[in-house]
Amino acid sequence: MPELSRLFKALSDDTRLRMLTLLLPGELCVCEIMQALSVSQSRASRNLGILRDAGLLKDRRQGQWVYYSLDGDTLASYPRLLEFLQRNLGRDGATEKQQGGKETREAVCL
Amino acid sequence: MPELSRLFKALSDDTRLRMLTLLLPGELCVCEIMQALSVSQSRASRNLGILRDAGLLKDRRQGQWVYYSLDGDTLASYPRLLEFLQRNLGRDGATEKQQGGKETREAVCL
DNA sequence: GTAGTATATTCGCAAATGTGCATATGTTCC
DNA sequence: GGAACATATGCACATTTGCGAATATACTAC
Repeated sequence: MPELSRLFKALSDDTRLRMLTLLLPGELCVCEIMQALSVSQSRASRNLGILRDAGLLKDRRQGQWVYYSLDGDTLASYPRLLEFLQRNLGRDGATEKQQGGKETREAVCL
Repeated sequence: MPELSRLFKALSDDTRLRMLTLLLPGELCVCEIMQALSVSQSRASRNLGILRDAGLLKDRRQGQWVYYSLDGDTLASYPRLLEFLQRNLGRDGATEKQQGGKETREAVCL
């Protein structure tokens, strides 16, 4: 259970939720996330690290860039979590749209 | 989205997760929860209040007791949340069992 | 090697969080 | 009016959190 509370703690911050929203469709590098969310570099890096340590994201270095994406392994081990996030992220942020006729599920590569 | 991060913040504490686990099958009064979790009275009351303010629980006074139970209205408005909690709460707590052949979903009255 | 870019980490620091203790409020029974 | 019990809340305090600024590390290109 401490594991689960750590997961929720990672999700309990608005910046990090916006990051997840941004990453639902696919991977992005840190600088893209910084720009999209208008947050400082250290803030972006730190919060992405927290999401990674909680198992929600994985990172991949390519050249000088580090790309973050959803960690399918962890998400697969928490039934319903991904679906919950897809349905509830970016609802009242005004930053997002979300509305596709049916499902957004296919957009994420697990 | 601030609403959603508040929800997760309420879920980001071990005591509160154990309370939710305890309340999945049905309502309990504060004193029962205190005993079951071996926590102080103020700690129980405060954390139950946090779960209530986040919309996860509702309370009902009956005589000198206050009974807390899952708030079906809120849970209904967050698709997949209840199912996620039912499947993941009380896994590594050693305090819990969980294992029913199929589903536990019917146990909760929404 | 140096310079430039991308990312991570260290260092304060202010704010939020979780807790126990004591106290207040609410209810029941006499 | 009590006294007794159940619950909520105010207060103080230690811990944790999130942040920016500065610095460190990693990679690329020269």
